[in-house]
Amino acid sequence: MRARTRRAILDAAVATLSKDSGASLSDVAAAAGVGRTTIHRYFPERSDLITAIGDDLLEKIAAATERARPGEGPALQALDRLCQQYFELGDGLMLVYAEPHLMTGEKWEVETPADLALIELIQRGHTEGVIDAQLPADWVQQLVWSMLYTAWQHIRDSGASKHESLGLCLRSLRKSLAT
Amino acid sequence: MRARTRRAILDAAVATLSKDSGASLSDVAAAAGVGRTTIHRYFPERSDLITAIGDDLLEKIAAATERARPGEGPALQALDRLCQQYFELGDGLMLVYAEPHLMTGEKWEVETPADLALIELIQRGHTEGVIDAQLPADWVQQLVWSMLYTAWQHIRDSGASKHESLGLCLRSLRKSLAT
DNA sequence: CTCCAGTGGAACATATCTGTTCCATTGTGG
DNA sequence: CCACAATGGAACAGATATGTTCCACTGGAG
Repeated sequence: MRARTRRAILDAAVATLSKDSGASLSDVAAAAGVGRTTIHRYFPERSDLITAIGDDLLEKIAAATERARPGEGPALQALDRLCQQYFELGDGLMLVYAEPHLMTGEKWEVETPADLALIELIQRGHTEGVIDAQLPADWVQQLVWSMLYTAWQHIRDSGASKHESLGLCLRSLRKSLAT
Repeated sequence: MRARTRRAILDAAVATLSKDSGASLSDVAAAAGVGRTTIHRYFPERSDLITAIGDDLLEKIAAATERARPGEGPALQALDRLCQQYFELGDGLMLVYAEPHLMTGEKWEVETPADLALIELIQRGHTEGVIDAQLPADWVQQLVWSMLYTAWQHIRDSGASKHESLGLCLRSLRKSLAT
């Protein structure tokens, strides 16, 4: 099935490129369990594959944001939900964070809806008085992504469980932001 | 002078590769203001250059660690000093953190003296009761590097000043670790 | 001034990756 | 069984990066 093969290629590409952004298409093909020519059938040029990965990740991030319902309930609990959803992005999270130069489409230049939702949530935390007013929203935004990235890195390096690592991430983040 | 050219190449390579780990030797040469053949005179193969960068950074990290005197005074103040010293590594910090796959010499496999000093300092913070006992030392170690990386990223993205960015970094880190 | 270490650049061979074409194989629905 | 869409792989051409050789130039030490 076309859609099935396409998904396998995209997933394998994210997994492969998140570990080595310079990996060749042969590497991606091997990881996906398909021939290299098949990749070219779905994505004529390398840049087409990169663009498709970016679009795919944007969709996943948007879906994760929606699932977290960032506008509902207390700001800190909403932020927890958002982090949990983003954490599940796994390799995609690593790729977006560690190789931002790959994500250079026009859609990435402007602030995405997900960016805006996070910024808005942080500002809500500020006005509710539950997020340290001395930490600017853009710093907090970077801190959130950085902590999530660190959580995954901790799993890779220390072999910690997902649950354990996310727990440390959320605990550290909450304390950072506390008033 | 030989040593002078060598330094220019190493510094330019760190600056260039920290922005794009796949940059060509021509890019590095241009950044260093030397010809490409000159690079090959000092470092016959690309891998020789990478290795030299790694060795150079290990030395710089060791020197920074020594300057911070991590064994002296209260643990939290020592950690502050260490962060300030590591922060000054600049591009080298970005490279080590964001492209660890480039640093694959035998010297990087084992725990470096700097790693041990940081772990020891964190454990001292634990026994002194000034670092949250629920945060394992290896997590705190990754958190420290992650925060420093985030601080530099914040400078690149938001155009913040070094002083301002380091301030946010230290404030966030101290609060994370507080008991 | 003269020598020469250090350098830059042209030119070349080689390796790797990319992108394309062509053909054989597979397996699935009719 | 047959038709056909999907795939894998061989083979090829082009682009780019790497590594080498050679030669001309320059500026400082003697």
